Amino acid sequence: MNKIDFKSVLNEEQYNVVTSGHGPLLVLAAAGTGKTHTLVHRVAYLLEQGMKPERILLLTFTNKAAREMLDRVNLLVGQDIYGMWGGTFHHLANRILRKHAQRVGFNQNYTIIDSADSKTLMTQCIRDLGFKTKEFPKPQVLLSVFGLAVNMELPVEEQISLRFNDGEHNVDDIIRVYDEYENRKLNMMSMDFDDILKKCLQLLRENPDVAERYRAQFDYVLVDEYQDTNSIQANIVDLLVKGHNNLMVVGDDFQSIYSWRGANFENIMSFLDRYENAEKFMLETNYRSVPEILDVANACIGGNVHQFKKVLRSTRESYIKPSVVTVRTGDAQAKYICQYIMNKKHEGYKYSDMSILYRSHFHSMELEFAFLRQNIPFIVTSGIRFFEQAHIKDVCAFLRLILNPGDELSFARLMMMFQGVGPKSASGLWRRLGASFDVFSKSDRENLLLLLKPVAKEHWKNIDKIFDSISSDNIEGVFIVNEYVDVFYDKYAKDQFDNADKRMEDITAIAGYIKQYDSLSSFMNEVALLTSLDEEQQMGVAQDVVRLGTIHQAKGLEWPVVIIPWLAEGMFPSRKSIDEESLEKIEEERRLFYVAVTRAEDELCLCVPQISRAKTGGYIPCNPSRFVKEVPLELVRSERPLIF
DNA sequence: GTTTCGGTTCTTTTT
DNA sequence: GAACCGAAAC
Repeated sequence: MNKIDFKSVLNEEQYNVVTSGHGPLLVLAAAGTGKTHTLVHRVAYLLEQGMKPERILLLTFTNKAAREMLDRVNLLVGQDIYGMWGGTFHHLANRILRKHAQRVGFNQNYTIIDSADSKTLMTQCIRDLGFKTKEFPKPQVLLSVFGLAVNMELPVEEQISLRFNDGEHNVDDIIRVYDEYENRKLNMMSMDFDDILKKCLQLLRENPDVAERYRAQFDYVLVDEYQDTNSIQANIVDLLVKGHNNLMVVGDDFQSIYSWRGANFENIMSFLDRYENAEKFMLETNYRSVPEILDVANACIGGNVHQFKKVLRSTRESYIKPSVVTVRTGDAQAKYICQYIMNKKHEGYKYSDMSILYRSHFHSMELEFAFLRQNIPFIVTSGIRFFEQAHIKDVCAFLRLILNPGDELSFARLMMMFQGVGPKSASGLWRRLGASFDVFSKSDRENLLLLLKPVAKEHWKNIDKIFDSISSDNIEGVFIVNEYVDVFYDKYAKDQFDNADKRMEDITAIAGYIKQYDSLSSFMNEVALLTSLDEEQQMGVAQDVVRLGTIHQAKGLEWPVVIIPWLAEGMFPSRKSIDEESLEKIEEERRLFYVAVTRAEDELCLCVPQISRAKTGGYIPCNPSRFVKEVPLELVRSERPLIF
């Protein structure tokens, strides 16, 4: 194990955090102040003090953050830290639930349904209860209302009444849909993302022996991005550290941008009240951005009332002020950004030094076209995640059904790939098979063959043969995927997609991924919680491309040059947040703007279009974003390029 | 009665 | 680009 000279690699603020004693710690780490650096060294310090890796729990918000931190700890201590628990809340909850699912009315092999599945299921619930989709709230809307209630631990029925008691909707009908949705998940032995957290908390609350077991397992718990935890997550943490209270939470209330998902800002604001002898530390020395950028950040966040006062201090030399560029349209903006990027490239920046951060995915549209025309290499981190793409889901549905005979969604997905089978036939088949299809049951397989129409039957016959050569006690994932592709999916993909080759490569990658797990079920148990395959694997290591993505996705990242487009009222802040007229919504948008600004190291470019495309095709004028107007004029360079 | 296809509309943010 | 709707095709 390497001996680390903590004094020399940490500043005083950081050193105090890293070497502090046991008990609850609140670390308020402003943007760019070396939060990850500090966390990683704290873990290293604990290990150096003799703590066992498997007795440390590190909770993060994204898989990426977890991986990064574990890698860095590993590198730092030069010792095997295998056994350390590091991952997202959902991962922790899933890992605990897999062991004790019976205690909350599930069995070990429950399936996790992702947001796309949830939506499909919700649509089915609405239809099957006989409601016309047009007059009913959209599945997405219902899911977000239900999910919000669950994550905030509020009674769902009450929230439904509050939200939909507007004369336009029938509250009782919506409650019926909610009950139906819950029932179906239970029947299918499935949990959605919210259930994972909810059931885990329920498990720990109702089973003191289980809670005690995990309490005894961890000597120390660290939580990253604490400002984004919701009520359930905070409660899980509270239960896990009860007794020793060896807990370090790190966060920045300025960067709380997930309240729409139930994140409770108050968790961090009231931490000192909930944990009586907690110590508070502040990290305010910023190593990332030039002072001119921090001036804008400090000025913008000043507009928010509810906050721990923090001021970012730069360690860097003065450079240039951020620019505010007014352009006419979205297309003009795209052209300007192209030129801007090419200029920076000439100045010596790499493409990968630059990033475009926007409020919503659709803000990237004109930019993508312009970049293609100008041959600027770019990558869009789109809204659809790797595991939510159609071809991936097709293959996973097949694997899921093998492991969980009650998985109606997967069964339906599989059947509907056959010519002539739509939603009605799929659910009819399911019903006639007795709401279960076990691929290891000879009678189930024979029944299905009898029920299928000729065309579908021919397809299924080929797939059915796969099950002749496998047994339920030794399921070879890779073999099954390959067979499935050979006898059916390869051809299907070619008929279905114009980029079938690329998609089939993804499927090969999945097969490779499955190999890394010790069984197919251990892979499938986690697959819904994975955002992507290894990012490096996916797009090659460190390609020199401009990155486009949402601000939410950019959290924790940094680039020398950052461009923020669509700074117009209705775009950023979003139309929804304006229409709701709630101070909290707007404050969250402002924090989002703050997050975007603080991603920039050297240069920041704010783009303000004057007109946007209307729904009908014409143009409508739009006002400059209030966030730009709030920045004092003397802190920025205002440009109005004539040709745009 | 179902499925499929083509045209139209509208995009918040994620585990 | 995906979700929804209406109409054609099976």
